Amino acid sequence: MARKTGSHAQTTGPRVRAAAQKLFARHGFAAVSMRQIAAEVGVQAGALYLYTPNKQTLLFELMKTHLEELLAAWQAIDKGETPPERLAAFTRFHIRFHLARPEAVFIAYMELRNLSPENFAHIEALRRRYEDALEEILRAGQQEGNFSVPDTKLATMALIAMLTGVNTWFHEGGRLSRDTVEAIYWDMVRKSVGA
Amino acid sequence: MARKTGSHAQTTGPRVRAAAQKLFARHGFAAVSMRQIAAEVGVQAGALYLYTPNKQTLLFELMKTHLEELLAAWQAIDKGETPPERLAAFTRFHIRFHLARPEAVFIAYMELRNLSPENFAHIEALRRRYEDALEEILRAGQQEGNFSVPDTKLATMALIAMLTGVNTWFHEGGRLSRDTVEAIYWDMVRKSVGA
DNA sequence: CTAGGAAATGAACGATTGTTCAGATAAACC
DNA sequence: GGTTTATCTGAACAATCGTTCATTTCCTAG
Repeated sequence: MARKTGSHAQTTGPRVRAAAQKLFARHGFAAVSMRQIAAEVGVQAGALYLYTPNKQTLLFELMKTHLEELLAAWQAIDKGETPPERLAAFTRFHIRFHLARPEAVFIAYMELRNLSPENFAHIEALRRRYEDALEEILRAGQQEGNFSVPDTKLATMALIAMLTGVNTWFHEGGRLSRDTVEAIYWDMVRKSVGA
Repeated sequence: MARKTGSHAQTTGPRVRAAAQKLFARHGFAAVSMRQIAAEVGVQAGALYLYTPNKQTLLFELMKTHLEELLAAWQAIDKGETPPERLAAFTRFHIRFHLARPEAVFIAYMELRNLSPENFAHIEALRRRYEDALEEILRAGQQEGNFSVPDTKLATMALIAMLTGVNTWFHEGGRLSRDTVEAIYWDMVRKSVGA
């Protein structure tokens, strides 16, 4: 059974995932040992294997959870009607969601090559579903005459790269507020697709 | 002295760097051992230390060379006169240069956290000089009324992220030619800054 | 042909890796 | 109170890590 816990304590399972996420994001999957994760949790290395069958699965579960939460959050959002409204919603949602989870985002982009082939295929399929959500907006806007986008797939990749890039430089409390950043990015996105 | 070589052979030094670049890009710095690099070169691990003092320096030299070549290539280019011309030149240059060196680009973006603090500072300074080249163009265009860019630093980061993203999806011989890709990206860049 | 010297080997080093497991610990249930 | 059961320790495992160095190999210069 789980150890009796006070109101602030977590059970060990979530604490293992949190420690792994922190350390993988900071130093990289291959550079972090199971003993370092265990030390972060406050436990011996052997205890980790009560919560994950191996190190690889620990990485995979972090990525899978992140992308499933991303897709679920996007599906839950109020998206608006017209393609320009939907593109604005996507832009602001993407920035907000990614800025709130810098560690998970970092891992999901940087550690793909450390996944086994089957795990990689699973993660790539999830990411593809998210890209398709944006591409569908661009295609609709192109057909309805809102946008001028010669190649929707290229534009999808270009916009996602631009938006995800916020994570590399933005820091809360800096020169620009998050709302300002969202507004300026939306302005660039809007203009770049000719809306 | 260097071993006698046929016309196709390289001396071992460049072969070590090439092998390290290939393997670091494919599997990540921390996941590649000196013995794997040596095997790729066709040599025993101890021989690598005739060409690099340690593994960390091998990574640093790869990144440093890449960024110095990037800066030198940009300075050598014909840049045009007006800010829009210079921005077009930057866009096409960036895409072309980065698509030609996918491994070096990948390493320069993914392995920053594996650099020692001093090496990290050196690499970041080089990268900063490149970003400044773009920001200077945006600032000039803003002042001369060519562009509409509320924050040049934000726009710099957004555009570089967008352009570097080409490397994640573009493959020679695919649906779109490199020239077509350059043209579409330039169109998006131009519109996004209001030119 | 010999001497010199660079290039490479191959073994060795201490440390660390992911993972396993018998045994200790302690909370929960009857 | 005694038993069960989930949790964790701590030692052990074979393998691999970055790096060093005495020795060997082999090209080149004289």
